[in-house]
Amino acid sequence: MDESAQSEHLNCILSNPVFAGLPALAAADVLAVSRLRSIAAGGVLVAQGATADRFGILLRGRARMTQLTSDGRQIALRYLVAGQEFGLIAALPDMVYPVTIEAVDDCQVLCWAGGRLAELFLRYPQIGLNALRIMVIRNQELQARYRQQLTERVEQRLARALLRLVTIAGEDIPQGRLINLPLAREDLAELIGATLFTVSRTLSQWEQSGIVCSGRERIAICHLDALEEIAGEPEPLPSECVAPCALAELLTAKRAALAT
Amino acid sequence: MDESAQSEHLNCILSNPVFAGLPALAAADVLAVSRLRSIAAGGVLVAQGATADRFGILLRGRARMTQLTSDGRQIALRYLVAGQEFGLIAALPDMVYPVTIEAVDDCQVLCWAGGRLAELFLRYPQIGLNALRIMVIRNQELQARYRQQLTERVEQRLARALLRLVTIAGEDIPQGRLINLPLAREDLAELIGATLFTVSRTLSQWEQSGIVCSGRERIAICHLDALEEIAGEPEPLPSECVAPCALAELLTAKRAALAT
DNA sequence: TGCCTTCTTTGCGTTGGCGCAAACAAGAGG
DNA sequence: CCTCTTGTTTGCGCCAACGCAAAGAAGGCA
Repeated sequence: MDESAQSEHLNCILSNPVFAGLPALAAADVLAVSRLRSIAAGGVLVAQGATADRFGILLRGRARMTQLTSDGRQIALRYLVAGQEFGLIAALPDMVYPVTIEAVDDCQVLCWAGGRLAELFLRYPQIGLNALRIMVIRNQELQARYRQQLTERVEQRLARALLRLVTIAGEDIPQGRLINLPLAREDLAELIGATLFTVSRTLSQWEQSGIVCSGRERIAICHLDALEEIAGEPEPLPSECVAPCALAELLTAKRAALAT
Repeated sequence: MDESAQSEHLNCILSNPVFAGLPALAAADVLAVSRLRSIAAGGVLVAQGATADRFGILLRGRARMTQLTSDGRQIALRYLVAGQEFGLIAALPDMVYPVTIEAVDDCQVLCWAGGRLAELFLRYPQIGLNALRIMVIRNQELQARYRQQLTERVEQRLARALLRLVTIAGEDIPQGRLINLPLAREDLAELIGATLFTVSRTLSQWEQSGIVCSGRERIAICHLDALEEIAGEPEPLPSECVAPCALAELLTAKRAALAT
């Protein structure tokens, strides 16, 4: 890979919460044991049930994290966008991926063999702490979702799901903010634990009230505040893992070091 | 604290997955910065919303982990029994407990200040890896619960909850296995996201079929296999974090070292 | 012993959301 | 341009689970 690409990757590494706050030497070290992979739209990044052997950061593209029930039903956990990591579990020996991650777009992934990641953990304890932070935050998010699932009804959950999606894949259009993802009614249903019929009905209703504006596999939010109203309690967490220390200088220093 | 108590605590430390696989010197080091606390039944071990400053291992007693909704409803996440840890989040700066943990019994807790835990992480990277493993496994459990909440109905979820409880607090009695916890119908309802009425009805039905045998705040399982039948797919995870390496010799070695 | 609180059961009406079927719309691909 | 596939809408019947109320048990405590 050429220098500019490498610097871009370094950028990604340093700005990802897993590797945040690393000393100058470490980042290049980390990059050295990484591999670049491309996955075509529809391909799988990790497969539920397979031994967890790869950790990765999504450089380009979007991906969908799903889980299959033993009786064949599928649920969707969340969508991944560029910059997010996956497969931290690979740092641990003898684990199996509990989820499947599929590429929605063509994706590009920077990835590490699980064993290599474990080595990095031992060499740079900060990474371990970062990883812990990430898992803790993911856990909090999941707990919140779980709680909502227990206490809220479909309307609220759908509103919340749309709000979440718009923050990760929102894009301005004249009518409001478009969720820039191929989102069928069924996809939403799998995300909130409902049927595609109920989702369709709810959306139709919202469309009549002018809250959303939807087409085939395409949804735009016209009145965010109306949705927030329906959702009630705002999501407590910023949903993004904030790096504990400023990265800007580290990053430019690294680029310079690598350029020489 | 006297020597036998100390050795007992060391036992607990070493057998807890957080500190598993520690080199000989480390365990005493870890123990040195710990503090012993007692909490009376009904007291709180950690409070939702408070700054996360303490990590702990439950030495004696049982505790209940709950979460409060903004609109006042409560859900129960799980029960903690002796030997389990809580508050790993305290290792990270500027965090807030997302849950409340209340003592069901009189409890005894070995605890560490959050900052101290973070130091231990940096000094002994193995601890960080262990913590990560724990969080990963908790996350998997929670994902499974979430999935079940999305796809299964009350009967199945209740069956599963009872099975889970019986593994952590089961006790043999003539009729079968008693869940040794003060469990009101409402507690179960909060655990599975249902109303106490529905829970009561379901249990009555099961009682008539001879599957369970319940009293006031007291439930015993007569036919485990019948419940497993209802639950369907068995819990995929052993639910307990298995320590990566054998501890027996480490433990006795440690005891000896401390006794001298 | 008897009161009082707390927990449990059960009946009844209501309803949110499911499940299916059939019609309709919108792209994809030749 | 037409056809075919895939996604969406809507109507209708149904049922699991809720919500409330009221009565019945079981302990706790004086």
